[in-house]
Amino acid sequence: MLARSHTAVDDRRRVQSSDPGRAATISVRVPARSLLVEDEWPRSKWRHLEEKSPLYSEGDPRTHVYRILSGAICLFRMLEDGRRQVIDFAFDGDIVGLGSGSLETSNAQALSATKVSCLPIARLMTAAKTNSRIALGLYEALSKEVVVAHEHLMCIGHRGATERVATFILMLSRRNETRGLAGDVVTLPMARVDIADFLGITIETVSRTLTRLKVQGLIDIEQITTLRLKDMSKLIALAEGRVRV
Amino acid sequence: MLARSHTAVDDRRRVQSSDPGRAATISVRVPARSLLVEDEWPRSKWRHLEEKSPLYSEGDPRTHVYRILSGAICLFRMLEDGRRQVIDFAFDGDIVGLGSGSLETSNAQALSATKVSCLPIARLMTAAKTNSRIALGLYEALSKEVVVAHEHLMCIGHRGATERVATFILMLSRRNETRGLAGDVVTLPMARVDIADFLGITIETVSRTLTRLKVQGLIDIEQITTLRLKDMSKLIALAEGRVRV
DNA sequence: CGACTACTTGACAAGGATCAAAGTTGGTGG
DNA sequence: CCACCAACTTTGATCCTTGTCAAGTAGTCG
Repeated sequence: MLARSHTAVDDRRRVQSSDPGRAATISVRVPARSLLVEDEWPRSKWRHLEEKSPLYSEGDPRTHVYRILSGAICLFRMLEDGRRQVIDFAFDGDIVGLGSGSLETSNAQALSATKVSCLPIARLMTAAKTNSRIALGLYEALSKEVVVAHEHLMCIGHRGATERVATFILMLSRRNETRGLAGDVVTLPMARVDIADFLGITIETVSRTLTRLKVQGLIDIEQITTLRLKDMSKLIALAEGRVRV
Repeated sequence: MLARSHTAVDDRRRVQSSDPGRAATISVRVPARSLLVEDEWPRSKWRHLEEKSPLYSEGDPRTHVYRILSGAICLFRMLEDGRRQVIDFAFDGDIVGLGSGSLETSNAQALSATKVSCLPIARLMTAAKTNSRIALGLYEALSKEVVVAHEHLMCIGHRGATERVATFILMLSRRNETRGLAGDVVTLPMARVDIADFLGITIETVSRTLTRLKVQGLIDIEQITTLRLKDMSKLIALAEGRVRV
């Protein structure tokens, strides 16, 4: 694959990005704790979800915004023919359900037992109308979602399977570090099918690629849901397309 | 390609989408005229761009939000190795440059001679702070960008080249209809390389696919930049993955 | 009119999808 | 506690789409 890009862009305008320690294309959904409506959450109600049960579905009336307290959520959309695109994974501290239409535009489903705090949209909007700081907090939170979506786009748009998987692993690693956890041990709360549908490849390719990364010594697969990253700089090089496997 | 999706989603939760006239996955950037800061724009300055000249680049300080008055803009990001992902195309009436960080996260470049109206971020933020309707307008505008990004993701994540091209053509057609233009004639203000980098395929594949669609009688290529859509329902079926070519 | 750029077409190869089967894991009940 | 079953994951073999390389065509601008 690895599309050589017939790029017409003026070279003077090319983005400088040769700092090798920095994977410029990887960014993570940052917990929006501090930004968003901090005085509203305490009053809100909790909801418990079992594994695989939906938080909301495409087309549902948009009633609440949710903050994940524990567990993990898979956000996805279905294509007409049953294929599925996973849009994002959300973990504790993350906000899901933002958006302005009256209907949900995606599906949210628990990956494991999950607890969420529910804030009614109506209350949020009332607050936003009187307090522009809240409204701008919403703007800021969505702005981050746009950036995340664009980086996801780059990941699956012009990258081969190995790059995609490496990028995915590093994304989770970054997410851990953002939360003060170790960056070199990554747990995968999602099934291979979720990873596959996130990256736009098949489960077989996900599996084979992880095996290959293990054989090459870049990672260890300690359990089926636990990876140890052994060669971070090579993984980054892989994700950036600087080397092949 | 056409990844058969090993989907674990509960069938009861599957989105109903068999209305064949509706291409559920295609949505267009809606001009935000009415929503966004209508009283601020009149005071703002204009800027004229030549073909291929940049409006802003990744990493630039985020100084303005722009409304396109005429012409077209290509929004893209570069990967470390020089590959390029086109994020979106923006036409007259569209707003570009929204986002909350202090630096631009993408590049914006004119596809042809383009005139934009420039609104300083500082002024916009001042207005948003005192007027929550403006702040919520910003939120709403970004919310639409998120939806567009997600649909772009679905397009390139799980679709073969033909589906991608068909989806792209239909997207432009919809955009025309939204603006009150004919939906069956689509002009392509961008080069093949821009389409390719938008869809995550090569220019050769774009070219071959357009030729194939022509040969099959789905479109006419009247000029290199002008397509006539001859069989809309088949194009929609193609885009949705219901048929092959 | 020639040089340049953009686009198209062809031949070939490679990466990933598909189909098939074997191996793991986790839960249930005897 | 272990045997069994279902769901998930890994591995293997093969085929197909699309990327790559290369050549040729068509517009465009000086």
